[in-house]
Amino acid sequence: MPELPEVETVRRTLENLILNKRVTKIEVRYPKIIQTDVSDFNRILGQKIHRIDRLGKHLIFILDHDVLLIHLRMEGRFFLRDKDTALNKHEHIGFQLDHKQVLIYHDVRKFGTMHLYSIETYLSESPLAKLGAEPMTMDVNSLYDQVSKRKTEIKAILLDQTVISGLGNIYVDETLFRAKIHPTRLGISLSKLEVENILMAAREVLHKAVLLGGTTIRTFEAMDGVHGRFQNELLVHTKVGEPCPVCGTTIIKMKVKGRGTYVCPRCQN
DNA sequence: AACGAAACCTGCGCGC
DNA sequence: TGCGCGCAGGTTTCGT
Repeated sequence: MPELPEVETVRRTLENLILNKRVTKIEVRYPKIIQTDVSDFNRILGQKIHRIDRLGKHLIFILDHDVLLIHLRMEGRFFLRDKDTALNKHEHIGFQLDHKQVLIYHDVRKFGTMHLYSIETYLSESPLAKLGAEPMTMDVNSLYDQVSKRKTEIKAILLDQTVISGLGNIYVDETLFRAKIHPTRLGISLSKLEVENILMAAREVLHKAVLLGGTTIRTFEAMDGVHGRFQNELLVHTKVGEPCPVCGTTIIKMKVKGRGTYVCPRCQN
């Protein structure tokens, strides 16, 4: 599902629901989600959830001594239910909280991941160690330095989480449309001003999307019943065959590095 | 070093 | 109705 705005929506929702609760039981039905030894994973038992952070698309549960890192990938979702309700199909992990409720991890495609690290080391371990800055804190010069030395298409560069974190397929399309840059332009071909326009557009898009609770496309909900409203603000993504909101030219869909990509062939060049 | 394709999974919609 | 194919908001791994 999720790019930065959707993960932020999940984070805020969870923050209101499970903060300061203690994990009293864990049920793991599909262990491959867990990248840590399952025996180590049981260290979570008895620990309290003190804080829920987010970096890029990663959810970060701060516990007493450890940190649980969760990546929802394409379709990971959470549900909160009363305990003693059995896990259904596609529900792979259950965290019982305070002997009362269960936080359920639901993931049809089973792509999601969880890592457990000590609170001292998690920032320098695998998923977070190489993560790039988010658009809101990214420095223009730093982004230009990285982009201008790459001979790959700009869309692929913006999807590279080690360069800049939080953007995915939807928001990259929306960002490049607003910056009037074609997704197949090579990084090395972009001027400083163009990179600056891209960064400003990314900030604007993400800011607005966070305010609206993210984008709901297909089946994604932040949590059970929590829908985003940014899909009403999409200008190009999913708009194939429709007129460009700026110039009226028909929006086309193409493949860029294997990803479905929506572009106005007139505005973006 | 850097890039692209394949792999990880399942379900859905489409054309035949 | 059934089958096969392509597609899906992400990332890692493998081969070139």
